[in-house]
Amino acid sequence: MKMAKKSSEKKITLIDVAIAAGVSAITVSRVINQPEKVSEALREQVQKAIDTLGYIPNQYASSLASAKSRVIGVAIPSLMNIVFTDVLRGIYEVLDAAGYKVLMVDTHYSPLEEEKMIRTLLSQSPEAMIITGGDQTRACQSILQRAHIPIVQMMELLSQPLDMNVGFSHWQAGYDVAIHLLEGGYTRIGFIGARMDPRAQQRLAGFKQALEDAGKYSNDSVWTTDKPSSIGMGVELFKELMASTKGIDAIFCTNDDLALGALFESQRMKINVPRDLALCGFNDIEASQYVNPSLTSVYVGRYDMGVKAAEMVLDRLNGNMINNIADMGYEIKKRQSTGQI
Amino acid sequence: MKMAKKSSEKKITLIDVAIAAGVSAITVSRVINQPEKVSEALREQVQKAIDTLGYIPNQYASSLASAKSRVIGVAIPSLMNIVFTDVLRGIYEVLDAAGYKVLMVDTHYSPLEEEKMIRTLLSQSPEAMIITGGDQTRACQSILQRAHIPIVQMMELLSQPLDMNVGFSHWQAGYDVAIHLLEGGYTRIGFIGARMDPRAQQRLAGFKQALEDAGKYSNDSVWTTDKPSSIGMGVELFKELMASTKGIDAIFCTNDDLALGALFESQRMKINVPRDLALCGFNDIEASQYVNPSLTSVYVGRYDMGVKAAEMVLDRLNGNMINNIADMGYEIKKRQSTGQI
DNA sequence: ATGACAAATGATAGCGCAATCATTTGCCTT
DNA sequence: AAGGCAAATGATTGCGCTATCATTTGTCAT
Repeated sequence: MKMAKKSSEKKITLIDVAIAAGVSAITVSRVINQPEKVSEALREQVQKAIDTLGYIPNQYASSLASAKSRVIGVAIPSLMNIVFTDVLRGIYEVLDAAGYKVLMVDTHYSPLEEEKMIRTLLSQSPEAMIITGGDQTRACQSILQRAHIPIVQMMELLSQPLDMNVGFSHWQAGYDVAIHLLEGGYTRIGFIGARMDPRAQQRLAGFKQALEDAGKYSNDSVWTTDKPSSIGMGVELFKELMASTKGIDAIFCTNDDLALGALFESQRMKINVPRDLALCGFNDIEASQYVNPSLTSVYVGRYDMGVKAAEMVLDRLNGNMINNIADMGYEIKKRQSTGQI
Repeated sequence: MKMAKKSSEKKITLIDVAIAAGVSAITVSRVINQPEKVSEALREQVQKAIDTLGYIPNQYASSLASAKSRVIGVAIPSLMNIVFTDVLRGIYEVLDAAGYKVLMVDTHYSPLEEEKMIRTLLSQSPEAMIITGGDQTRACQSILQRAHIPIVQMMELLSQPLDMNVGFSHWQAGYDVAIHLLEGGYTRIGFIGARMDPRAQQRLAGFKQALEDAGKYSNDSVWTTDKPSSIGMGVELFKELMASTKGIDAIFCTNDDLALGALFESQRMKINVPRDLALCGFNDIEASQYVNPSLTSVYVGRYDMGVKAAEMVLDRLNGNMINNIADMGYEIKKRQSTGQI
């Protein structure tokens, strides 16, 4: 690392500033971190040196010396899914405002990849972690607990959270959707799902239970794939389901992308929604409210969930007493696609 | 920081591992960073100690000592806009695969906030930076250049990039859209735009130029707002434009959200698209292709742009010679909403 | 078996900063 | 004016790791 660099290339350190300002290094440090502890005259003098030299503190040295990183690690399954980017936004806004940096990783829906990524995150000495769901590997849960930092598991309610938990019951939401459709008089109710992550599977399980309770469940009306969800995939799954199973009069789609695909394709196939077919999505993305016919969906406070997760983290870091569990709930937005209004 | 912690709480360091494995600290370091330099026997012995102790390296100490951070800073204007999350995904995938961490900040479309955030990023000693557009403050450009790291400005083509640049000409895209509409025989062509960032303004400028060249520009057919773009905002702007200006027979929307809002609202108003009104969006999100009628839009390789930006960074870091400028182009996807097919 | 060289391992120092404790300065009281 | 105390400033040390150079061990040709 010993290179004779041009002076313009040499990194400016605290010491350089201290010399330029004619003070000790620690005083410069104080101007940056605890300005109230430095007299105004000196503070200005030092600040001027900082500005003229273009000094930027080295966060690594600072974190190493202070054992504080101001970093929060966030692990989400995918950046492709608006659900998680909305949650991420909520997390980011709160933590950014509180002066924390967010280090985000994408686990690609894989617990093994998640473990690897969480190791990477932990090597950044985060002061807390926000992760998705509860299907971490044993090893991953173990290293998380040994980190002795606040941990929030979000997106779903867990029976045994590692620490804190914010989410809602996907099972119950699936159950309630089935009830809504049954109450609408629909009897041959299908299901299409893509990227069946643990939460989508719980929605399916709740949905199935409700139909079984009503004696209306049929195995051949459930079409799922592990491939990513998209509008195009909704078109595909919809066509497959309709071609293979006759008499379907309602479909619960694991999310709004699929539902929009199904809706657009049914329009092309001249199937009238909701007269001939009811459609219900999940997540309530903005388009669902505006599309014609408007699409029944399950509203989930994604942004709010991110905010809540971040707030729980901050409360814990600030030593406030809080509930470790937050049920964010959900709401079925009943719209035209299931015969409302 | 001197606390008598339970042994389970004490942080495991390299030294602990070295003692447990009966080797020197530097050997443990090598097992982690340059395993090929350690004999297989020792390597296994050390690895076992690492695993049983659950050792996680302290990245701050490592970065401080080695002056390497493996961090790339990314600054985007908003996490709410799918355009940027798609780009971010492209960046993330490439850099993650190459073993880099991505530190992302959201500048909220504000150069002042951007400057603050970029300072934060730089304090993490990133090995390179990927930022959006070219409207940084002077101070921000100055500290970026003094950082002496590779910098990519993305999303648009700049006349004077700080370093590397990947994007496309928004002006030309706007111009081409206007030409497409003119060629379709539309004569009273309106424009609605939300969140008029520098790129949207360039699209408007190009659009305006084409209409002026054709003698068809009219000031009162342009409706914009600084508020964020959304489908709902598309509905609003569309209603305002249609109510205030009679005879509009085509509308260019700065993005697909607005265009979808306009489309959905025109359906509700029984305005036939494209017979009575042509609509053209921008960005070509997935819904545009599937909605009925399908929506003409301008395809932009968002993910690819992120990939390209990341690749340029990696090439530079690896010392490869590359072009500093990459024009990603765009493509007008002509669909039903402008009378195609 | 010996020397020459490469491979493997270790000892030392320092990265840039903040915690800690020591010292100085300023200000007020009497 | 002297003493006392708080505020302001400084000197020292170490955070956990890796660069660098030194030393040891292993390998091969002769």
